[in-house]
Amino acid sequence: MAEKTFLANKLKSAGLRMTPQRKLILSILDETSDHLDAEEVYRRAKKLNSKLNIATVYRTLNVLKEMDLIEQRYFARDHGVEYYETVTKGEHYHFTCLGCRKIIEVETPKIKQVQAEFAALTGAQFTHACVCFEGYCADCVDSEESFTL
Amino acid sequence: MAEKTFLANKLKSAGLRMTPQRKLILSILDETSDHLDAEEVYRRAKKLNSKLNIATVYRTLNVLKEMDLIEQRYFARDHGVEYYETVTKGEHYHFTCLGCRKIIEVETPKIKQVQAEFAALTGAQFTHACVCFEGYCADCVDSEESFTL
DNA sequence: ATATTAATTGCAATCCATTCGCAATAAGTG
DNA sequence: CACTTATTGCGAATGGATTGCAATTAATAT
Repeated sequence: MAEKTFLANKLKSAGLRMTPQRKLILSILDETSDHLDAEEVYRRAKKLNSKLNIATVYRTLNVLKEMDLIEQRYFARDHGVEYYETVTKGEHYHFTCLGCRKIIEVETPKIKQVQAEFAALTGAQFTHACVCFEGYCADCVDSEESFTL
Repeated sequence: MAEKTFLANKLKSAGLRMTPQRKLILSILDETSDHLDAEEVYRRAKKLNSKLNIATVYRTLNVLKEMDLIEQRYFARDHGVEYYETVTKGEHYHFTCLGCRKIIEVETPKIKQVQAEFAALTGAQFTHACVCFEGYCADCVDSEESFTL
């Protein structure tokens, strides 16, 4: 209920309305540790609201993103699809295994350091960094032999 | 001529053929320091070969990418468009100014360090990193007042 | 040089994630 | 409860990138 009120208040102060769809979609992202794309959010949400439309999912994801409740991410080199996760996690980046498609979270302060150094050097101000790594996880390095070196 | 032979040889050893289109498209990327998307490569190439088709540009960019002659990049948070640059430059990343759309190149060893540390820690093997920064350059920070903090 | 054959091109159609227009619906105010 | 306007559902549209296919052309063998 605290959370519901939080979302409702955030929406209200932006002149937006609380709707079952918005509540549902945020709760799905809040309660998973998976990394979901819009299609998967839609799939999961539709189980609980069969009338839900994919356009609403996209619109809601954009609203939640603008309100800084979720983060949009890209995984892997092919950026054809956007993924979403809640902002409650700390700073982290993603490594996608090309073998098993597993996503491993990478924690490091170095990205922020790069930003700080570059900002100090040039006077620029950072608003966002997109970082994603690609390769083969230990398991797949062991089992697979052929990939680009 | 040395370069032409280099491309021809690379193509040949992959079972591919040297064509005027491929030579043209690589030369455009080789001779510019701009960051071009497929559309812009097409625009520039079409001036020299008016029959050229955009599909050929996309196919050629993919060929050149697979042969590690060019790198595909994304700039800024909105990854709707892919950009290309030759691999002849050293390791660097990109900062996109949301004010003036200028792209500033960022040189730092820290990204490679993150990869090395994570590889040592987990046994994973990296094949690619996608890193792009977004914000406001010094000029735009000075002149603009309103942006997300 | 010429013939051969498989890669490549140009063109149009297609894909697919995401967005948009719009009429119907529903949230929040008074 | 009524009213206003944000929001939804639906289908159509968008736009960058890809693909199928017949015509063309590069590279090889003759």
